[in-house]
Parts: sequence; structure tokens; C-alpha cells
Amino acid sequence: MSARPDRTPLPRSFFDRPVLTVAPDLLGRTLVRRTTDGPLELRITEVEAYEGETDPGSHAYRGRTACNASMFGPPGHAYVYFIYGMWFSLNLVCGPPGRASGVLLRAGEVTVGADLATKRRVSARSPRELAKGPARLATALDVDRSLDGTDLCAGPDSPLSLLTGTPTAADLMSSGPRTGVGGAGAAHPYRFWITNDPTVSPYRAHAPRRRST
DNA sequence: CAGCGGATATTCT
DNA sequence: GAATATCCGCTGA
Repeated sequence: MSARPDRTPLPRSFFDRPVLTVAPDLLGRTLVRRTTDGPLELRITEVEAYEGETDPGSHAYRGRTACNASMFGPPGHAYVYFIYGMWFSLNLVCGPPGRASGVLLRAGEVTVGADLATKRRVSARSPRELAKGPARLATALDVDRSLDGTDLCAGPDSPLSLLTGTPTAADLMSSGPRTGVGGAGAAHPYRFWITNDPTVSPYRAHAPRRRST
């Protein structure tokens, strides 16, 4: 049996590093989400890095707007964005203030509060599907834009915080380039996941959407 | 599991 | 109008 995960909160210095350093270091960590109905905990299994203003795939590439302001703030805070008119996604802001880099939490395993997550994820057909995908993860944890800007280092009463957990050894993780991004940026491994973990969604090549009108 | 279309907000053109 | 860091329900294997 494995040892119990370390429940020590991670300090702000954990986030205040280059995003490509923080992203793989998040795998196996424990995200705590405290709701009025009770706590949920998530073991992070898949993430993707976004390098701020220099990254064509990032929301920050076109500069600061009302919606992405949190990305330009201090590290250790949440950036929650609304996508495709229906879904939310949860990012953790990294690097120095103004760098506008962050890590998207793409998938994880719900280890505490699976009953609460199941109520919100009615269509999930198995526990491993509760947080298999960025928008599913946000839905399972009851994350919406009211949590945008939340400080994960604000102490045990914060609605979001990050515990040490069980960091994943380098030989147990995989990485790969993002799809849909050309140029020099495509050469970097932006996506990281725990190898063979059943909560990681299968790789899907990006395909342009057909027009609907 | 793979492939498809539909639903919708935000931003740039 | 077009693109996008998506998911769901359906079909078929």
C-alpha cells in the first residue's frame, strides 16, 4: 500500500516558478475544493501549460482583457474562464506578476466528495469520468467564475487550496506537444499526464470545426 | 473506443 | 463572420 498523501499546503513559492517547471510538478498533488455542501479533493492527473503573452495558444496572447485579468495577477491564484458558451475551466496562475502564465487542470481523480461530484456530473457513467476533461473537472468541483482570482495560499478557509499530495516521479509521467499550435512553440512539451492513469482523457487530434450556418 | 453535429461566449477581423 | 484550451448524445464496431 502507498503512504498517505502529505497534507501540507504548498506555499506561494511553489507557483512562483516558470510555468513549464510548475506544470509537471502538479501531477499527483491534491487540490482541495471547499463548498457549502462539504469538501471535495482531487488528485491531479493531467495538466497543460500556457506561457502568457508569448504563447499563441494562450488567452493572454492578445493582451489583458476584463476576462483574463487574473492571469496577469500574482502567482498562486485561480484563473477561471468561460469557454464555448457553456463551460468553465480552472487554471492556476504561475510565475511573476504580469507574466500571465498559467497551468490548465485538464483531468484528475476525485478522492474525496465523489458523492457531491456525482450530483453535479449526472452524465458521468463511472467515477473515473467525474473529472476526465477540463470542463468536467470544473463541473465536478463546482468551479465557476465566482472563484476567479481565488488565492490558493490564503489558508485553510480558502475555497481552493493545494496540498503536497504524492508528487509523481518523472519516469511515471508522459508529456507531449499541444495540437493546433505551429511554430517554435509546438516543439515544447506543454501537456503533462500520469502515464496510463485511467482518469486521463485519450489523445485527440485537433480538427477544425465545420460551420453550422 | 472513434467519429460526427450541435450548443453557446468571447475575442478578433 | 470565424476561430476556439469542450462536452454530450448518438451511431457503429
